[in-house]
Amino acid sequence: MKPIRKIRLSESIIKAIKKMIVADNFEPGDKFYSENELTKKLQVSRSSVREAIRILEVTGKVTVRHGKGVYITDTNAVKLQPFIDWLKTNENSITDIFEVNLIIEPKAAAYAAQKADSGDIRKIEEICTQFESYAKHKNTVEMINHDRDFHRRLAKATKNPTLHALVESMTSSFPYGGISSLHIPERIEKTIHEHRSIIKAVKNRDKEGAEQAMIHHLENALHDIMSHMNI
Amino acid sequence: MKPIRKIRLSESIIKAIKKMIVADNFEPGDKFYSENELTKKLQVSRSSVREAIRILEVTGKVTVRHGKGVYITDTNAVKLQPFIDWLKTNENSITDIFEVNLIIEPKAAAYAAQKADSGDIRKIEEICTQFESYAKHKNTVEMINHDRDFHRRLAKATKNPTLHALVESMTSSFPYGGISSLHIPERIEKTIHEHRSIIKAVKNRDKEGAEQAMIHHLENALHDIMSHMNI
DNA sequence: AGTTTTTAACTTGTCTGATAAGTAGACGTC
DNA sequence: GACGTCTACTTATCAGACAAGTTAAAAACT
Repeated sequence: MKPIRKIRLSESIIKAIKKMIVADNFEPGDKFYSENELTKKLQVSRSSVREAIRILEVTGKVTVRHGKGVYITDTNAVKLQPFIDWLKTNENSITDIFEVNLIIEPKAAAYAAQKADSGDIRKIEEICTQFESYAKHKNTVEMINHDRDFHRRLAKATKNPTLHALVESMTSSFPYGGISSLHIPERIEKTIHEHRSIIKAVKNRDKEGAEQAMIHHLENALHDIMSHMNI
Repeated sequence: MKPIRKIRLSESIIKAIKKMIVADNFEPGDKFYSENELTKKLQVSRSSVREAIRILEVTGKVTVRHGKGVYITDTNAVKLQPFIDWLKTNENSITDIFEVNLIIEPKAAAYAAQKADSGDIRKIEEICTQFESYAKHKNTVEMINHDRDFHRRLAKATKNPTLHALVESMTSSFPYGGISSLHIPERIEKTIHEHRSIIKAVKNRDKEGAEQAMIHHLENALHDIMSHMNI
């Protein structure tokens, strides 16, 4: 017997709120309905409304300001606050993940420098170019996608399917797409430069150079994230 | 003027809960304190506790089951599940797997040399002793089990759950027993010696020594498997 | 005795209504 | 105009209740 998925009230409220945002035409930055208004509109208790709003806040959909109200998060501009919030609740695991990445990816880069064929290199350079284009247009979502693709494609170039699968899995490990050092403005230019250094070393078949460039890249990213957290 | 960051109670509770998980030694899968227990322990209202738990649930730290309780989630298992699935459903070449192991395990040994506590070392030495006992009685099945445990327990001693989960999945997902070098008679004595070298380096907090000993161990195993196959 | 049913004691989920605390605008005073 | 006070709104937190899911011991039955 397939158990029916009994959903929590707050989950239904989340859906209802998301629909409201679209239906009632709320734009990023707008002040949303207050908790009391939502209580009346949806005929549920304030506790449940608060629970839903709290989740929407953590997932970056809304921002709550004490005494002022609930605001629709400015999606285009800085989604930085939810990123920082996420980091704060996952402070230890992010260092763990980086530690593991710092084990795997530099070696993957070194292998890629030995095994990559012209097709791999062309594809990775293409990803870099696209990344830079999205950086110009401040398209954070696509930048994150292409950053991930860069690391994945590099791993694929090692010609070791197990290693490739591992990097695929690690790069998709974050709970949701909004988590990336690329929300930190000053990281974007650095990322472009560091990616270019890595691909350059791979092109030159410089094993040690690729490994070092990747170590540099990851350590810089972690450092910038950490120093950015101490706001 | 730097505005003081006034934190929400739920944020403090989140921190307190995460400390509790570590301090009170909760493992993934364990049942955590109930909401009422947390209310008493932290002297805050149940609403605030619930808010904190809801956030921890969204960020993947715990899972909540209606009527049952709050459970610590194995976030790393979730992260690596795609990798594990891939390992299970694909035929991987021995050399590919060894290549990946050769990336991960030496570094794991190095971290273990830095982070292992006396309990870890005692447990690993125990595993070595049992391995040697089974070697005497030519019990290959148990030898393979204890060899695997050796590598897993060493990874756990790194105190990095992601790294531990990774080694767990590597040692369990591919047909470990079938391709184990321990089917080769002359490998048994070598394995005993190499394991002892690794644990000795860990005990001496010799980071580089542990790393080199592990590289030596894995390369020897692969070499013996390969030469044994070419008969 | 062995099995089934009931009960009781836990758990999380939701509701209600209160108070504290932050914010912003209205209003009067100087 | 500048400055405080008041007030009405907001979110933050609290306390206590009942509903609903779970589990295991107690009770009832065979």
